[in-house]
Amino acid sequence: MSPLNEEQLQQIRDERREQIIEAALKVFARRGIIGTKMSMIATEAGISHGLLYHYFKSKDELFTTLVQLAMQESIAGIGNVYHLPGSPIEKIRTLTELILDKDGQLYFMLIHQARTSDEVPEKAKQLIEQYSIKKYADLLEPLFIDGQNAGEFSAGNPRKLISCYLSVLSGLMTLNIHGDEDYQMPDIDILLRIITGP
Amino acid sequence: MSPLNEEQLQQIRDERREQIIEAALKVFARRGIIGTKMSMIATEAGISHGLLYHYFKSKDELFTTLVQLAMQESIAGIGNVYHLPGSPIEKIRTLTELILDKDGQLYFMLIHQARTSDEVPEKAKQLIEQYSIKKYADLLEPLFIDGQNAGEFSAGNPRKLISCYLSVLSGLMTLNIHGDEDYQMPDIDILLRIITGP
Amino acid sequence: MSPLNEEQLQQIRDERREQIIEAALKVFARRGIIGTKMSMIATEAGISHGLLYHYFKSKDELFTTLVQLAMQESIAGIGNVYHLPGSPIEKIRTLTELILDKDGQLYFMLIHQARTSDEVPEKAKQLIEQYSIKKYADLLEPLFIDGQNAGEFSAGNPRKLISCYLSVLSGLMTLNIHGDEDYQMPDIDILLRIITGP
Amino acid sequence: MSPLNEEQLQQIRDERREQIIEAALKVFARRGIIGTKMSMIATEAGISHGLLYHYFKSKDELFTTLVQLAMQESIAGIGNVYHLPGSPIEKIRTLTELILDKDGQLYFMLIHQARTSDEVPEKAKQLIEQYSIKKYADLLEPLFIDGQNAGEFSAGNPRKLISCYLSVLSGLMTLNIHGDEDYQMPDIDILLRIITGP
DNA sequence: GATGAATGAGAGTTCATTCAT
DNA sequence: CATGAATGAACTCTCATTCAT
Repeated sequence: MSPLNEEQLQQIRDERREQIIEAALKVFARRGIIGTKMSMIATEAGISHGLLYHYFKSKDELFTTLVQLAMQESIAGIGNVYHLPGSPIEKIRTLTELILDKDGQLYFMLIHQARTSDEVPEKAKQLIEQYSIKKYADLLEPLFIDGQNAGEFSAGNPRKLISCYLSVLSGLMTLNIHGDEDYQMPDIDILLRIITGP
Repeated sequence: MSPLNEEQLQQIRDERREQIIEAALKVFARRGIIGTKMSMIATEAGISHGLLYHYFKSKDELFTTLVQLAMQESIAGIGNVYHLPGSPIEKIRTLTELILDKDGQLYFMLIHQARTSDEVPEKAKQLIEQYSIKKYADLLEPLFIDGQNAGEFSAGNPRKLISCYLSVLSGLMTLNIHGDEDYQMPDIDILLRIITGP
Repeated sequence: MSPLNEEQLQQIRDERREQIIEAALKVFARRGIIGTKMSMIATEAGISHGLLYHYFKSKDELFTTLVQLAMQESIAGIGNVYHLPGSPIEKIRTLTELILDKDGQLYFMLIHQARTSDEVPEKAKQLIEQYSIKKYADLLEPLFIDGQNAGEFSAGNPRKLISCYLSVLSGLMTLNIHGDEDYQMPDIDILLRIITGP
Repeated sequence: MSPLNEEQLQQIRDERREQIIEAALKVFARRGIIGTKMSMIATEAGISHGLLYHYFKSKDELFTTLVQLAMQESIAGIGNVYHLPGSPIEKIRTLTELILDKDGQLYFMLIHQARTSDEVPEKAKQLIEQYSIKKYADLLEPLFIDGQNAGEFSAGNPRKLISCYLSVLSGLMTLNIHGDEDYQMPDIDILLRIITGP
């Protein structure tokens, strides 16, 4: 009877799921959990709102799933810095560009939303606590020490330097949210002075 | 005729209004306009939700009133930099501390909420456009030029420098919103490298 | 201690009560029970809304009191037809003019509101049922019979004639409510054809 | 793709819409705009109150839609007089019967509510002003002139005659609203004396 | 007696979620 | 699997009523 075999169905399911995740990421990252209506996600994904519930039990589950993905992806994104070309400061420069890239890092924005909103599902909160900023700092520490040793980065406690860098970056990402023309993204070179120091 | 004279009544009204504004500022700044329920403000102010509507016609009006106040206060706060003691860099240092101060600058956060949310009342939008970042930059420009002339600030286009400084500051303020322990406020001295340069 | 003796207080009370009743009648008659807010009555009476509750336990009680008065007054008003000068048709003509008079018969309008609204307090409903249209008809019957005997009124069942006359009058009063310019009050002479007949 | 085809869906939507309009008409006509709660309409239509908002954006929109329909229908109803059989007076007699028919003319009552309430949406007010009583009078004028020429209607200014007829009719319709047993609908023949004259 | 600040039940409206088809 | 009609909890706002002064 059925014209589609199990394999094909699975493929459709995977595609739909991917489609929804992509759409939800876009909307949640920009508008936060309360500001996002399920119908917005459905529209963005080009499907009916009813179908969302075949793939995700609830708005909260969808959001939590995204947070989970975002944690993984952001860590992978930061970890990737070691595969970028050039000296430590050049690596950081490229990483910073990627993160602040306009269309770029929705995942970072989502994490920010999850971190700064109160209506976040309990499970997402826990995830964020587990994979905290500390993870990013751990990842970046070797690079920063390299940079200091190479004399490219300013001396002093590297954790402090990293923390400052990450906080500034996180802050800037949230401003990015609406492509607000008022706030213009600062010159990366000026920004990197935080790291290179005086 | 009246059992409470006009003066006493006016005093009660002023107190209540102040109480509501304070409570609303706290909640709006933290949770944004959609995330804030009128009942939260009422609870925070220790009054019934009904009473809110004796003092403000609607949630939108209350929010807009706060934005107006915030614009005035934030501009006054920044303008105040010239009355701070010390050299240009010392003035900026103190200003930065004040702005990033934990309990401090709810008004700046509110403006951020107003700027980045989609559901902001039309009038509040206009207010924000009028008193844009440009106002802040205009206010700070003389100080930055002084600083550059004194050799304390890095050379180059002062507007660019200011823009970078303000963007970083704005970003950090939003992180401040939840007193997130994860993000720790960066050392001001490290931060100021943006301005002092290499 | 008290500068006012019991008698004076009683006088104030009576005056206030009268003032409220007059104001409430005006507003209720025009806007119905739901359309009328207690604050409207207070404003119309030139007092605070709180004071209303010193004189009437509730909106319902106030409305019911008015209905009671209105029943008495309207019956008195109709009964008064016999003291008007002229032949039966002249009496009826004057009565009709009085009832349809613009500022005139608020009581009739109130009764109409009470009769046609659903939110009327139980007690007011009972009052209206007791003092029904039948009372008016009973009052008018002798006059109509006189008129018929005098050849001024059309022949036939006088109750039917009265009922028709009262229904038309009641209907016109409701149109009167808003002084709607669209509906203009018909010529009384044309109207009286109902009674005088062909 | 779709589990219900577009045609079936459209049919459901049309039915629901019709169902809601019918229910709303019944309730609004009887209780006016303030006296009507959306939940009453929902109950009358046998649906949840939430569903009302799938079909009409707001109470005001629903009311305005009904007023629009009512204007059209009432004008059509009156215009139809020319297709009724018989002489002018026979036509008017039948028209009057139809309008005063018990279940009949909710639309006329709705217009009355719209005309006499203060809380009517702006757009509905404009509609009513546009299609005022004057429209009805314009429609009826030729018939009345015919009737006068045929000697069936009383002489005199036909507009005055029509205005009187319409005012009386409108008034009677509002009494009809509650099927009040007290007010019994008058004999049409007695009523028509207004037109036929003495 | 008189005032108006204060309360809270209830109405209009939105939107996450369910479910028949 | 896919759709969108349908539901109801929760939110904003109004207004009758209470009560300290």
